[in-house]
Amino acid sequence: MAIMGDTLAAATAVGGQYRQPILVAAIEITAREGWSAVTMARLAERIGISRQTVYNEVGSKTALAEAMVAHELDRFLALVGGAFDRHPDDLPGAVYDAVRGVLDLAADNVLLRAVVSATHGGDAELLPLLTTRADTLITEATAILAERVRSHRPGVSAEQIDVAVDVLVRAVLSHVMQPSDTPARTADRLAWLAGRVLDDGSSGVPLRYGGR
Amino acid sequence: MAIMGDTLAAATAVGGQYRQPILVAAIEITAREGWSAVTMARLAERIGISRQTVYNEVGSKTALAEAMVAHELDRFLALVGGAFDRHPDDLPGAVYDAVRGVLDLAADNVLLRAVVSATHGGDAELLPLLTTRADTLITEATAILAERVRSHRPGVSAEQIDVAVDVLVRAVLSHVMQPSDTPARTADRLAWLAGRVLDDGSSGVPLRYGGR
DNA sequence: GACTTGACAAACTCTACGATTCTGTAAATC
DNA sequence: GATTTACAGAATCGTAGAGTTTGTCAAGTC
Repeated sequence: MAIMGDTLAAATAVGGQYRQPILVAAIEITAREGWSAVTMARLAERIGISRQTVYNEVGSKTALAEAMVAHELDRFLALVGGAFDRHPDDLPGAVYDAVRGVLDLAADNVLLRAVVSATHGGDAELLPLLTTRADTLITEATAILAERVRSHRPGVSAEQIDVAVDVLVRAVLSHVMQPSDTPARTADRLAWLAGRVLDDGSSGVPLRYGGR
Repeated sequence: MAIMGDTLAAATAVGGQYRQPILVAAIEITAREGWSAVTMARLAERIGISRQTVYNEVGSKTALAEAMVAHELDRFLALVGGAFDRHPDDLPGAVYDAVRGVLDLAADNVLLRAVVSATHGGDAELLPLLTTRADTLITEATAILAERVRSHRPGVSAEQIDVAVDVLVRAVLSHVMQPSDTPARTADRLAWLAGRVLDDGSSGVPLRYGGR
């Protein structure tokens, strides 16, 4: 799986010149006034195009919702990928950056939280549409994370990595919904845990927990 | 209903003779037809008492909801306590039993899942009332678990235990909402992880993951 | 003394219905 | 290509009236 929005952007950036502005406007309105406040007419008016053009670009309102969710999910996953790119030789560092990034992003991102909320069983009242995509959030995130971790820890068994990654992903999602500390401290703790669980014996990682 | 609710009846049995039947009936109706199907008149009729007696026992419908949630939460926490009682010298074993128990219980327990769902941000459409209690689910569960783990691992730092327990609790809650495997296998993996993270160096716990 | 009965106001839910808005599609126009 | 206009069907909104339910009385019964 390629990094950043490349492959994923292919899913969102394809389309006419108005697709991106429409998505951005739709996300903005949803975040501030809720999904129900998003109407095709309003999007058209705000961007300065005709309603018909909106339909030509996004197809239907359901498709628009899907695209919005995909767009947010891309940011989410791109962030994780970026963190691992920045720390090719430092797994705890990568985990710290990834967790911190996701938590910070989620803090002021209504839509992302709605997606996570939906993943975690909630109704969210605002997007019963994202079920298709949201069902696979844990699966997708786990998959790309496991892939990245595997390259950091070639000596650790796949099963072991799967366990650690599954727990890491679910813990982060849970902290998005119910934070119990600052993003920085949560990231610190999870990074420590990842280092400890996925220690391959070669590094000099101290097993004591220590604040960053 | 595998395990009867009398385990910690002490916490809930306070009150008149009708309190328990009322709670049981309310839980039963909620599980099958939803919270809106629970009316004071219906509870009275089903038990064979007057509506006024129901009010005398539980006070109000909101109080009834609170009592129901408390009742389910007690089962939940008692299960964890029991698992640790059964394995005083085996932390992974205790974690396995606790996780397995919670996951099995949650599988056929609508109300418990509603509580967890609420904790994890969702609305659940059926109990917007449990916010008071549900907010503290993670906190409470983490607290009693940490306490238990501390007695198993006197040599491990409190901070270290807090991190492991927080992650464990959140992972379990997440698996209640979105299982990715059987309760047995999930419990197995989390027990392994707990053993690994909380290894105090004294045990001969193998660091390889192995099926149970 | 504990429980029941009947009565009651206030709040809430259910239903129905017309007005309004929105979606989605099509054709004509620039 | 994009826009405008037009339109049918669906969804939403606001309203108003009927019916339930809640929560609290006080009087009655075992």
